[in-house]
Amino acid sequence: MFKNLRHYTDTLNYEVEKTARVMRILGMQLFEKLNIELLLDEYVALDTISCNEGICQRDLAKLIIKDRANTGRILNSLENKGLVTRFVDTKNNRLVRKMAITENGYKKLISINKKVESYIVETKRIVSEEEIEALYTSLKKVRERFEELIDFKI
Amino acid sequence: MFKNLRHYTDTLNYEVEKTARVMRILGMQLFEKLNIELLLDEYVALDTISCNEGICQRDLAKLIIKDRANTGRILNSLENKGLVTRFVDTKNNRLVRKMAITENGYKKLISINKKVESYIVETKRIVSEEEIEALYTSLKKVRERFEELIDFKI
DNA sequence: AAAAATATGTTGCATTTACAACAATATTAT
DNA sequence: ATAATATTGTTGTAAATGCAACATATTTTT
Repeated sequence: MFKNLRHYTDTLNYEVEKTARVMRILGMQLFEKLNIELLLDEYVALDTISCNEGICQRDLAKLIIKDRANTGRILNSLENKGLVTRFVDTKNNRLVRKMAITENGYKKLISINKKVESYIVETKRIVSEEEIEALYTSLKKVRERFEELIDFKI
Repeated sequence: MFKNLRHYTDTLNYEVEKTARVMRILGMQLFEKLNIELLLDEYVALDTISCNEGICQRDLAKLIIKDRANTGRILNSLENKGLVTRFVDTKNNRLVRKMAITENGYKKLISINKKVESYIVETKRIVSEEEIEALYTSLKKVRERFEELIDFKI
């Protein structure tokens, strides 16, 4: 009847959501198992700041796929833990709050990476690096084209 | 330093999460634009019930990637709207609540599908059917292997 | 020059979501 | 046979998330 429509559970949409959930659970279970003191989202923010020194909050929000409010909250937590510093600066002549990773933040990041690395190597026995790489590339290509269709109001 | 580690924003994990978010926003924007009276998740449940007549709640939960509690709540809503009926039955000698789509539910599903179809056709101009198909297949394969590593306590 | 629109971050609230505890029943183990 | 464990669904609660409103400052439009 609807030859262009599949049932939802047979769509790419569904497969992407399910994969996202599986991967998130994998990540959280790993963090618990390794007794890592940061939340997964805090780690993601910290890592992203570490390779985007002097980024402002809004740009960070876009990168870590959170809204501005929650990004601010994650940063409060990281700042309270002394892993990140925030300072006022300008961007396009506007006042913004920029941030940078602290010495302790960097140490923490390295310590977590060290703990995690062997497990990442492990997963390559489950799915080959080439397979992951190919999937990453084509998924990104498709995502970027779909992204043009929406307005990402962050 | 960590040759097996990328920054999070360069990982498959990140790409999957971002794609999931983009697709979810696309879906919700479509539902709003077309003035569809159901929530996206309610539609997903209704569609899934329609091709799994007599499914029990827990199995539905697994399919629509929600926990049992929220699946129950979605079903309450669908039942209140007269789109789904629930009845007690047995499965492996245990009492379970099974469900089926009603006449009105089926009409609603067809009406939504009719509204949505032309937009689905539209997206095939953005990304070809073959590309979607290939991505779907390899994503599913990878997801299934990762899924074996977690315990999906639903 | 005044008004409107835009960019940025924060606060508060409402919705969503996950998770644990519970109740009822059935299966399995001792 | 009794106890322990497992399955299923509901309820309650805490956490996460998103969204709208606000404050401030700057740019653009009229």
